[in-house]
Amino acid sequence: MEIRVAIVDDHKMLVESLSKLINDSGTTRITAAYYDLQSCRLGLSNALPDVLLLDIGLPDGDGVDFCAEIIKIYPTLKILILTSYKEFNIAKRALHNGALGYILKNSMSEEVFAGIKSVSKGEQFLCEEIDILLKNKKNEDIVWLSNREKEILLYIADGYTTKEIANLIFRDSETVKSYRKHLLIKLNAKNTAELVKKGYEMKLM
Amino acid sequence: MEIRVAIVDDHKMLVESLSKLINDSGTTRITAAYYDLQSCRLGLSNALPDVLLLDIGLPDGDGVDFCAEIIKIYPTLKILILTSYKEFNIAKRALHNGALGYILKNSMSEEVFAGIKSVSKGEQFLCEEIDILLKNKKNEDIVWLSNREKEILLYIADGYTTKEIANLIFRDSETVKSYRKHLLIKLNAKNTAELVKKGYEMKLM
DNA sequence: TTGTCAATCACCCAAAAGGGGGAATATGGG
DNA sequence: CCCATATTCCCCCTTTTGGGTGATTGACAA
Repeated sequence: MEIRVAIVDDHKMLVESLSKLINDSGTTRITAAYYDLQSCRLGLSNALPDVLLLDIGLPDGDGVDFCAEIIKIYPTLKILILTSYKEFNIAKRALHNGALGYILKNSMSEEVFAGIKSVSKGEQFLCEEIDILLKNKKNEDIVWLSNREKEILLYIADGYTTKEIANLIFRDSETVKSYRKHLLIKLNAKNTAELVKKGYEMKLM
Repeated sequence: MEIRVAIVDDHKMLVESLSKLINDSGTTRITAAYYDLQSCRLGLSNALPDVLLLDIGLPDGDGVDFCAEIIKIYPTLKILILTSYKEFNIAKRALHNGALGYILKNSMSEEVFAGIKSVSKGEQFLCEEIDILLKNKKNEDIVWLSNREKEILLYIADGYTTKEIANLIFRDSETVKSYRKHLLIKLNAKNTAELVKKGYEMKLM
């Protein structure tokens, strides 16, 4: 039986050309294409595919968070991440949030076919690079930030000082100071500069 | 006469599918596909296409710098940037460095066909979003960093302090301090945190 | 109930960054 | 040769950050 696949990616160019490639295969069919998360939410409520090909850096949200959101509503949906993010913390969080597969965009298209087939049967599928990455860092913990921590990290990256952030969130400077310390420890950063870098890399803001 | 196009992009998936799409068009033909800059350098010296479809974030270098490098060797080559970077400073630098067109990956594939046709005739081609961006910020200056400035910015983002950087580059702390001040002014950042953020956004490191 | 953890606030002191000046040398293009 | 710019170094002083070591509340889960 034909596998029904929906794709969410803001790179219309890739969606177009990859859809064509997949549809020509016979065993698999692209039943829907979305360029953002909101239209995907609406689309899924109308027709649920077997597999969701999901990008991470979408214009209106984060694919990693979207995994957790959507798997709660559709627990049988198989999510296959298709992205160019190759950071441990991103891949690990995506899988933890309910994704069943993870493929990098620098893979060949055969990988996508193999991935779709695997996850549709309920089997995990990782492209080689990610598989190696996860094995090498299997003892590394996932970094999770609370909403408050994310909020403060964003303000820091925007150049606000401790005092300014305290005013913005109506809290004491000591509170913000405390958050900064925790952020440095959590992201294993030596100082604010590295904190911002790692925040970017881990896509935590 | 058929337009010969080479493509450089580390997203093999896109290269594969887009090549197929372009080759099916008839008027245009993909004569070569590269996944990194080094193989592109070698390939171009063997056979020069009319148009080079060039990504910016390549594994072994920066497409923006590559423009300047390659246009010196092949002044007649028409470079058409195909990327997802939508920052003013990146697009502006690419065009300044010799690119003749700039298309975002969230454009439809028709845009690529139109772009290839335009630049092959020597006409500039910008996708709508970039065209609007450049018009809105036409009075904004391009930010250029010297090699030393880039080097120091990288060290800053890696969490090194002024003193540590001074030791690493065998210079006085005062020298590094001076560079930090200049970097803050050039990137219009309030402090180090914002400096790192803007460095990332502008892809200056 | 107990324990964990997010979130809040506190004090002390050292280190680093930021902001204002200024200046010398070299280098490369017009 | 001149000018702009990159690169280097100097002094002053204020603000911000970083490191240590706490405490209290409330929520949620085992």
